[in-house]
Order: sequence, then C-alpha cells, then structure tokens
Amino acid sequence: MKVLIVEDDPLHRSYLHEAVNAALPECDTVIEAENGTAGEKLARDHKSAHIVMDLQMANRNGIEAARTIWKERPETRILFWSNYSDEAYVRGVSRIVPDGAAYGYVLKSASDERLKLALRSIFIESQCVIDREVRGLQQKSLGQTNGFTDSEYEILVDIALGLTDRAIAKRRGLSLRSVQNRLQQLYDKLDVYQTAGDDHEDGRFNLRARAVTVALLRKLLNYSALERAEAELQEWLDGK
Amino acid sequence: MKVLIVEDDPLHRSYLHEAVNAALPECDTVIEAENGTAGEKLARDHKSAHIVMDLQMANRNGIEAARTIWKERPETRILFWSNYSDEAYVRGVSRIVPDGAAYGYVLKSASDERLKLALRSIFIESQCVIDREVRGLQQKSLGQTNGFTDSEYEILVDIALGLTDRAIAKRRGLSLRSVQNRLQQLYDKLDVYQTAGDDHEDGRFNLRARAVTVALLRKLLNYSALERAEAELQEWLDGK
DNA sequence: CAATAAGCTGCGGGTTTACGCAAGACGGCG
DNA sequence: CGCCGTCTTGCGTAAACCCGCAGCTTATTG
Repeated sequence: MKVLIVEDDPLHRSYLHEAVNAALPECDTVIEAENGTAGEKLARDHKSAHIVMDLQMANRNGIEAARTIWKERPETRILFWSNYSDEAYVRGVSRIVPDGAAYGYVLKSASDERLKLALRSIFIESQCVIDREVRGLQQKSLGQTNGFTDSEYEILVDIALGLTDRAIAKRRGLSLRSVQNRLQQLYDKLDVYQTAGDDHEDGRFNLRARAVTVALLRKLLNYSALERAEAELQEWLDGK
Repeated sequence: MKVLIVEDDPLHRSYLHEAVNAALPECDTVIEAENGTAGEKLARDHKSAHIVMDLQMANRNGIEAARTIWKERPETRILFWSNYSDEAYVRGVSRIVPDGAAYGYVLKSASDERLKLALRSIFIESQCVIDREVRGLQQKSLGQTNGFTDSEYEILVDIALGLTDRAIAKRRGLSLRSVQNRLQQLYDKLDVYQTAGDDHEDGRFNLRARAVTVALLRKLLNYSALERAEAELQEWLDGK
C-alpha cells in the first residue's frame, strides 16, 4: 500500500509521515507533496488510492486538489486533515465528494490515537470518518434547521464577490426581484438588522456589506471559499 | 533568562522550545502558553521580557495579546512567528509596537538557522529583525508608493465592517462627502472598476462589496483584522 | 509671500438597493 | 380537486450610494 501526504507545513508533514507508519504497517511507501499542485501531479503519476490532505495550503488549496483528483479517480480515499472546522470548509468538502467515496475529516487538534483510527478506518475499511465537531456543522448545514439553504449560500457568495443585483440575476437566471428576495432572506438569517448603537437615525448598517462580514466572522465564508468563488466567477465571465 | 512561548499548535510549540534551547544557552527557563489569553496571563505573572508569539491563534490572536502585554511593559521583546506575511498582519503589528521596542517578525517557513539568528538578535542584542519578505510589504505599505494611506485603510475597514457612509462619517468625524471621497480613492487604488465581463450594461460590480473582497484576496485584510476591527466597533458603539 | 498641492465640504443628479404589496406558478396533501 | 405554503415576478418608493463640479481650508515649497 502506498500513501500520499499533501501538506504545507514541514513539521506537520513529518508528523503525518510517522503517524502513517505507525498506524499502517501494511503501508510500504509514503510520498509527500508540499502543495496542492504537486499533490495532484503525484497522485496522477502514482495512481494514488490513499491520500492525506491538508486544506489551506498557499499554492493550491486542498479542496481544489481533491476535486481534480476525485474527478480523475473517484474511488480515491482521502483523509482531510485540517486546522479548522469552518463551515465554509465543511461545505466545500461535502460539495465535491463523489457518491459512495470513502473520505474523512479530522482536525489537527485530534489526538494521535484518533488520527490513527481514522487512517485505518478510511484506508483499510473504506469507512467515512468525520470528526465529531465537524459532523455537527455538517448536519446543521445540510439539514436546513438554523442552517442555510444552498440558494441562500449561493447569494451570499455572489454578494461577497461584489456582484450587483442585476449581475447576480443574470448569472443565476433569475429576475432582479427574486435576487432581492433572496437577499432579504439572507439578511434575516444573518441577523444583520442590529440597530448598531442606538436605535435611531444613524444606527443602521449597510446590509450588503454587513452580511458578508458577519458570514466571515461566523466562518460561513473564509478566504479559501472566496478564492474558489472568485475563480469560478472569472470562468463564468470568460465563458461570456 | 526566561522565555515565554505563545503558540497554538503543539508541534510548533515544541519545535520552538527546542529552537530556543539551542539558540540561547543563557536561557534557563522556557514556559509555554497555547493561546493569547493564557499568554497574557503568564507574561504578567512572570514579568516576561522575552516572548515568542504566534499570530493567528483561535482564542485570542497574537496581535491582541502583544498589545496588552506591551501596554503593561513596553520594553518587552517580542518575536512574532507567523505562517503568513499578509499585509493585514504586518500593518497590525507595526500599529502596536511601542517606540524603540525591539521586536521581530519571522515566517514559519524560515530556516532553523534564521530563526536562531533572530532569537539571538532580538533577545540578546535588542535589535529588530524583520523577515525580508515582510520587510518588503512594510516599506510598500508605509511609504505610500502603491500602498495605502492610513486613512484609506481606515475606510476600507469601515466598509468591511458594513457601516454606512453616514455612520463612518460620524465615527471618524468627517462629513458625508469626505467619506465618499475617500471611498472613491479606495476604489481607485483597488482597481475595482474592471468591467466584469462585457463593458456594457450588466457588467458592473457593486463597488463597495467588491472593494472588500479584492482587499481580502490581496491580503490587505484578513480574518484576524476583521475580528479586531469588529471588536473596536462594538467598543465604540457601547461608548455611545 | 505667492503659488501649487492636498484634503474637506455642500450641491445636485443619476443609479442601485431595500422592501412592501400583490398577482401568478408550482408542488404536495387531505 | 381545492387549499396552502413556498417561490417567483412586476410595480413603485424611499433611502443609500457614486460621483462631477466648485468653493475653502490647510500644508508645502520656491
């Protein structure tokens, strides 16, 4: 068995290396990549079936890399190993995992033991292992209770990118008014109407901008999500 | 000599611990904190004069911690050790360093050698050591060439927080029109006027929202800067 | 000191947002 | 089938935003 490690940080990389060796005696080769681009290449060259992947890398983040890898070989098993459990990441990952694929999401703060267990479960038993904390988010986000609909999330991203209502309407194939309706839902859920100081005249926020900030502060959005969204936007713009 | 290490990640923490031991034989005690809050407390209790501090920690980030520490004892020497050289961090740090204080900014990607040198220079020789890459940013940012004025940066933050023009005017003691002037400068510098697809009717951005996103993508802003700004905003709101 | 530069401010108007109101459209469900 | 909730769309309005124009106040400089 061969395992590919894709991880930015040299310290974490060597820690992972050791953890893999310890947890998987049946693994004879470990290869390492230090960013997403290199990771994709190695995965392709080695036809890797077992990957441990960091999210949040400078060059090309884990979600992007995983997406292209899974596109080429959907049965690849990937364990995401991340510092954070931002809803943006969780949503980003579950957006790209192919049907029936085995994958995992473990936080870097997890114990050695838990990491080892996850490695065995995913790579040997083909089971999905999702960190408890992450799992919570996932449910909240997918079950719409208290969470955001996909359409709401979509608009959130669109205004975060700085599109006008009209542009959003065009992009999503809606009328102007519908876009504005969704915006209102969004403002509602994000609770952006706080009086901002005193209730009276000067206390209001710019809802549009405020919504984005609140979403960022709540980790509904993060840098990597913006980055991806921006790339998609450019693609769409080029496509016409 | 005593050294305090404030760092989230256990791996990095122990790496730092070793590095300190290796670089500073004259150091007899090393204490560790795993977040900003604990760091502040330890610094106070031990009257620490030598600190290595991570930026970007979950509980309370390095800039906040450093600020209160320096407020209590401005002659403290602090070495910031960070993953990133975002302009937002650089600006945040140089905003809080007291006159004449010795401090350093070294990236985690730096070699062991460089880290050791920095430790000795700052803690023993009381010199400032700024990573080359960071230094570049600093100059660009402070020398206004191609960089942003403080007042422009201020407005950027204000719209990022979601304030209305009027609210900004009140907060900064300006007229509405002046605020809008600054906004225009900002839009100009951020180059937000890109036609977004086709030049004609539907292709425009919402400048306000777009400016924030562009700033984020360019690392002029980042999560931690937003977090701090939001805290300050709340303070101001409470203060009236 | 005059002159040029840079920033603040009011005025005015064109555009975009936020949103109430109300009329369809679609999909269950008893 | 008729009722109901959710989603979409158009119309209309008040507010906010973007910005050109022009008069004023401070610095900076030769």
